[in-house]
Amino acid sequence: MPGTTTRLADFLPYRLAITSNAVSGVIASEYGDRFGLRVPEWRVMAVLGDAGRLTQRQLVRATLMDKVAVNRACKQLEERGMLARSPNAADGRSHHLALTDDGVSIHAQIWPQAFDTTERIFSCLSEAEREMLRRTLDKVFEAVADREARQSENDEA
Amino acid sequence: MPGTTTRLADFLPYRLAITSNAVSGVIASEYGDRFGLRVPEWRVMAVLGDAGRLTQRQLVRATLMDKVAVNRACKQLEERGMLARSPNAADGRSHHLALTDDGVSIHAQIWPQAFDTTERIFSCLSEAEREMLRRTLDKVFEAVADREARQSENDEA
DNA sequence: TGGGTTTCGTTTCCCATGAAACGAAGCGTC
DNA sequence: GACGCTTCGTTTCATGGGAAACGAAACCCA
Repeated sequence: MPGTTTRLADFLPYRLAITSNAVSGVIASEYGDRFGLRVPEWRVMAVLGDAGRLTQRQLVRATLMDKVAVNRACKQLEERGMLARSPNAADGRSHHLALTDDGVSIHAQIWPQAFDTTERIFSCLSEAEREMLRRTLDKVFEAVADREARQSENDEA
Repeated sequence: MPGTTTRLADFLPYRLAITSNAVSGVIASEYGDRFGLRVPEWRVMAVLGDAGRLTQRQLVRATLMDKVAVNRACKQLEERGMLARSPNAADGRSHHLALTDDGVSIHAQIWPQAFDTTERIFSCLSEAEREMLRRTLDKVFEAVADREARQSENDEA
């Protein structure tokens, strides 16, 4: 959008938001089309595929999603037979969640696909640039997380 | 979250999303509290404050928001007396939208506030890092935008 | 052992968002 | 100037997602 130099366009949080949005859009449509998964489900699958079996609480921590979102995603995946629950002997309130064979096989297809897509999206960046983006985002995220942690400490007091 | 090294956590689009989300959250709550504005309204105000008067269509272009979102934001701002419509002689379907005196005065308070907040959030980065981040995000955004432009060309064919 | 508190998962409710359908005005062409 | 086609804005509808309320299980401590 040449010629558009409002202050909003220069505003870093705004740029972050629209870029993230654009990227998410591409990714979501890709694996929405191929696997019928939406973002939350995809994230749960991704984590479970790596971690083996987890409770919903653990999934919340790993995905940083809301517990309701995790719950819904799990329900979806269970209905589609990609995920199964087994009793948790250590805690009767929760279950162990793990991918079924079908789930594992989908998971095995997802990563190459995801890798491929991100490769295409971020091919405009050098490896060094990507690494620096990763680090920078991390710094910012940590800063905000710390900030909020300190906030809630204050709330308690 | 030490020890959490799933592949999802290393996935760049994921990091982008959670970081953007975290930042947006801080900003939104800040000017939600002080001015009773939500993101879309804030963006519209920001652009109008810079540009003088625009139609909704122009606002869509400038903010990259959906036309429905722009419409709703304008309606809100109008109800609160921050924005006024005047007839558009050149095109009877649309109106010129501009900030009222109240709107202008809010706008004048918003930017210092916004600047301050982002300063706090991004204080963990050096000036060079911020510039780098800006450029990198821009590259990625452009890449995706181009990609989608090419997509829709193909759709037409 | 029993009452109070916390935690996990689930349900319910509400709001924000975007897609699609729509009227109204402009544009172009004949 | 009448007809279709496009564009602007608005409304309606469906969906996603989070906050809050809830039941059930676990924990705690006397």
